[in-house]
Amino acid sequence: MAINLSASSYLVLGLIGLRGPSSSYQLKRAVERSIGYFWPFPHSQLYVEPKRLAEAGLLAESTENEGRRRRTYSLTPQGREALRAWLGDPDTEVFQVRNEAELKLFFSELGDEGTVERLADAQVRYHQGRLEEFQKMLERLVDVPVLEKRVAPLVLGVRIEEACLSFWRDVRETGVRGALGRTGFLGGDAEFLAGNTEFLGGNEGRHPG
Amino acid sequence: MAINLSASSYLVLGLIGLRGPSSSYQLKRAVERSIGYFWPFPHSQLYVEPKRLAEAGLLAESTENEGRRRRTYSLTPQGREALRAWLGDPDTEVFQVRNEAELKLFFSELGDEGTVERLADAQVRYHQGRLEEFQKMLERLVDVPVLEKRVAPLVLGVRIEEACLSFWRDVRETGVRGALGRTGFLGGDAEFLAGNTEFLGGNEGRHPG
DNA sequence: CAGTGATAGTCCAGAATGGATGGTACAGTT
DNA sequence: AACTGTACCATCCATTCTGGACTATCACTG
Repeated sequence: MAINLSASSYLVLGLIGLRGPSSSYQLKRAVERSIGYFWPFPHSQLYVEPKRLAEAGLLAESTENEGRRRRTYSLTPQGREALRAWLGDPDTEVFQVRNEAELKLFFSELGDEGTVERLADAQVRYHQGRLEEFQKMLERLVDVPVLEKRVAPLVLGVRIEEACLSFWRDVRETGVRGALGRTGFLGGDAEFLAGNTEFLGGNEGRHPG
Repeated sequence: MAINLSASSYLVLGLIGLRGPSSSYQLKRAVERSIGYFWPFPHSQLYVEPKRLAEAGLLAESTENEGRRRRTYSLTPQGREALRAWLGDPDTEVFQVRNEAELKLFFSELGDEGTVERLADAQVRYHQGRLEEFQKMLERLVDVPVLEKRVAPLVLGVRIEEACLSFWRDVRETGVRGALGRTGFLGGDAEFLAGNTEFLGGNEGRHPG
């Protein structure tokens, strides 16, 4: 009965809470146009997860008995309670940034000449595009007071995109070292490594064997 | 033979490229202390993935024939080439931010009184902690020129953490509306919604059925 | 030599991922 | 009325990923 509730679970519960009774397809659409910009949930998940939640008693399922026979899910009292409990807990899972560009930059010394430059260039364009997109959405939504909370991810999104954009601009113009400088690190005394080489893929302090 | 290479694959190839021949355990350690702060790769993956890559000919495997019988992996020419090709391509997968706090904020109107306040408070503390941690690491590493590239994720990390921290501070002090204002959106003409309600969990334009 | 903690690796159930596939409903033609 | 394009709606599947539980080795200490 007591199943594990993941982020997908709460996404489904929460969206149904906001939207009222919804089909998986509607959830899929809602996700595509909101949280999916930052945290992509594949649509197949939005078909599987409500089923799980219904089995666990957190959602009620009703099927049209004509036409398309759509499945609609709505919150049960237990579902609403689970949602409430989750929202009441201010602790959160670790904040994750999955950024392939970061990986490429990290490993860039293993690539050809110009790897960093081309990467930075592409990233500037990429984040510029996202930033504009988010800003346009925000402009359209900013004046509807009732939507205040729901616009929040976009606001954070804009700020994060601004941070990325400025980072990659710095990298493009002055390399990682330049970006470092503009982050407020200009180099103090050249204290050497202090046993933290592992961060960089170097050798451990202790010898293996 | 031609297997799909995921982010995990390139992580493994890249780390072995930087470190030289490595065991899964060493990779695990390296990840924990670097990229794992932003993008957690569970250690079991770092045992499975090298095996796959070895089968595909991108890594060579050698096992100690005494004592612990550690498995060490090293890049084959094909592995190095795959890495080079990946680094040479400036395109990247979508930039993802998986942030449970954002979900909670999005759904906060379904929670009890004070949900946003408690959440913002906890988030400020959380991001403050991370920021300090990253800054300390940077301070220790900033003066080792050879590590320039490898320190890059930390630099981006600091900037993103700064963005999050300022966002959550604004939310704590003045609510989402305040954060909005400080993001440069102060409200123009109250153009109403323009059919974009779906972003917010509202109804679609077209009617179901 | 028992105890402790770092090192090293395996295994597994369950969840997530990302397509591929295959329908239905309807609007606008022609 | 047939045709066509496009949303709409849903299921399935092969891989991967995830998070732990579990086992065992080794180095050091008292």
